[in-house]
Amino acid sequence: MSGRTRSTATISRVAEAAGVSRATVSRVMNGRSTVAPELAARVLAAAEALDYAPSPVARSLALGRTATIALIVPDLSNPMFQDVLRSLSLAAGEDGHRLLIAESNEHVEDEEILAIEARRRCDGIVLASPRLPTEDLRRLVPQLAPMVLINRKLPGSDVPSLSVDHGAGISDLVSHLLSLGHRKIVYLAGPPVAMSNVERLTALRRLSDNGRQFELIQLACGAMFDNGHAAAGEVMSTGATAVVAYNDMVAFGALSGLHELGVSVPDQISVTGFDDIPFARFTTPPLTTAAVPTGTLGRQAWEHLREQLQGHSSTQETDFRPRLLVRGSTGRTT
Amino acid sequence: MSGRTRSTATISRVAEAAGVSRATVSRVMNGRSTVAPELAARVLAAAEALDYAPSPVARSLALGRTATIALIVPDLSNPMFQDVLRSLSLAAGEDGHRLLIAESNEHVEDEEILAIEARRRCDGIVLASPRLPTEDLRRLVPQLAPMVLINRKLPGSDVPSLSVDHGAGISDLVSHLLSLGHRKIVYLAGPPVAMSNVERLTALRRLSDNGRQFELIQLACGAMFDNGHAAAGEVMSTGATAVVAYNDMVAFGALSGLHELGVSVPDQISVTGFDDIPFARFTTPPLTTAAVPTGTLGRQAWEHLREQLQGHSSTQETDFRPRLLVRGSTGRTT
DNA sequence: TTGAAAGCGCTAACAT
DNA sequence: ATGTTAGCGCTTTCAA
Repeated sequence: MSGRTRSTATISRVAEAAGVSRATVSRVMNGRSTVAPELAARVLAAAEALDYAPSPVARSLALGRTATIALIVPDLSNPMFQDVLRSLSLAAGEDGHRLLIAESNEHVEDEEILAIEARRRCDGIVLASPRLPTEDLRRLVPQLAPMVLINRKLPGSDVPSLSVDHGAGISDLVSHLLSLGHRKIVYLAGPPVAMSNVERLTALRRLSDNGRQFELIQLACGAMFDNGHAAAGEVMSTGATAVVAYNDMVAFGALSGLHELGVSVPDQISVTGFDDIPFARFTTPPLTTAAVPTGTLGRQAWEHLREQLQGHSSTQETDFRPRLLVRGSTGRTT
Repeated sequence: MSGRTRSTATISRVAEAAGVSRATVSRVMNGRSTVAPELAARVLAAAEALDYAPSPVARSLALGRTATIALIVPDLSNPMFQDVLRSLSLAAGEDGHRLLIAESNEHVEDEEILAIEARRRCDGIVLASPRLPTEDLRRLVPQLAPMVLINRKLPGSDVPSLSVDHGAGISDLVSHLLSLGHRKIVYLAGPPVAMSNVERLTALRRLSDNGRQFELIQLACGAMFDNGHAAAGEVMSTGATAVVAYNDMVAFGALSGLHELGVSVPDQISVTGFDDIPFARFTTPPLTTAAVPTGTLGRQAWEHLREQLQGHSSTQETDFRPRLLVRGSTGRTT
């Protein structure tokens, strides 16, 4: 109620105060084996009095583990990663592990050092590093393991990876559009180098089946709001009745641009996104999209990592199918 | 080019390989004092060959510092904190420090333990804990310092704090609205317990000056999109020509609700937000708001923390004035 | 300039 | 059941 202790107590002080050995204090603090109740009580009392708590750093050194994991991401401002971060932090936290975050800030060249450095401070890492060349990654595995990959695979390795099934998401979106009668669809393409763009485009091409299922028009666009916004005019000039945007941001931009052109969505044209970022439900009209299960990604990432930390080798490649969310931005073609 | 080293090398191995003492290796690795060039070269070569890098954990124990700081936030899904997180991580990273994140998930009762626990793993913390009672916080300072507070002050303590000048933000918003001719303004209030809401409301009351400057109507609302959305009807029934929303999310909701009612913004009514979260520029119409300088908050938080880590006591209370961002959601009253 | 030795705070055999 | 001892891997006096 009054004592204000400074300069943290050590296990030795507590041992001394309780008149026991440090080993006994350690045992008590860890709820280990059997310590005579009387001694345990003395130790606890001393610890309490001295406001003692074991030093995590010293424990880490002695135990060879830190109860910390790291998340490595290219860009924290990406809503996708924010959600993964959150769920990962929560899941790991429930099992008593802390989360270190390392952002490469899109500097691929630093990513390697960053990952290695981060890994040395903790017990394992979750790596979301879409740009790192596969070969480099493969070479790094021994230094980085235990680890789990997010949004990319490493064939032939025994690193668990959690990915999004872009093709399935696109397929659901397209089925939905087809069921509404759309037969001429424009794809607002993302960055050509982005894996997710390639996979989404590939799926679209396959589904279009050379125009036999629907006519596919590809428009170079980008990944941001402004790209979608700028594309609105071009979209309309194609005469398409529906637009599949690379992601939600682009879809927002398109929605906004179309609105400015006086085009009514979904009456005159339907729009779909991809990701289901937090604001997708709040646009006007609310965005029909394929929801990437970021929460699941984060949680499972921790579970796979935990398996490995416990010595079980948890190799596995998982593809998560996005969930089709039909909202107001899609409607029957007229 | 070939050797694949497992089970990380230690300083002893390197010393042995180089035929020197561990002390010398340590000196070389830290670029310390003067080591004979020849020896240094031998050490470096051995380190390289063994793929050696000093253990951060062991260094932390020996040095008494971890080169890590922690950010403690109630809710990572809050866009405000995301941006602080990002800028803090970047700033600290540039000075070679890592960031540990700890989310209390809005459980105030756990916040205290969480903070203490986090603090023990690192050199200092940035605490964004609006709900923690002042008295508890005051009691915690000795255990948590060095620390810096975000979004709250601790009068009488020597803890630096970085806050938002809500009053100034509201003042700018109101001046803007007054200049557009608005004289009847409704405030869509946030959670009554939220400090930010109290301060914003207080500023509004003061500026209204009992209706002499403008008529102020307060509507209980909330902090979320849906709250704003639900309030649209009531807003219109007040006959006000402008609405000041508690924050951007509420403003979005209001925008959406008004749109559904067929009310045109800003022609029939003006709407302002607060925060300038990333999507504020993307609404239809783009939201006029008071931008909270989250990037600055994060950066300065690190700078204050760094000062303390270097031994300089950096007491200071800073209030950041939000920046008025005039966009499309406000216009002249008709 | 370099090395020997002590210590950071803890845990874990091994004895007793 | 408890204490003794030897580390975990590094840094840093202190001597030489």
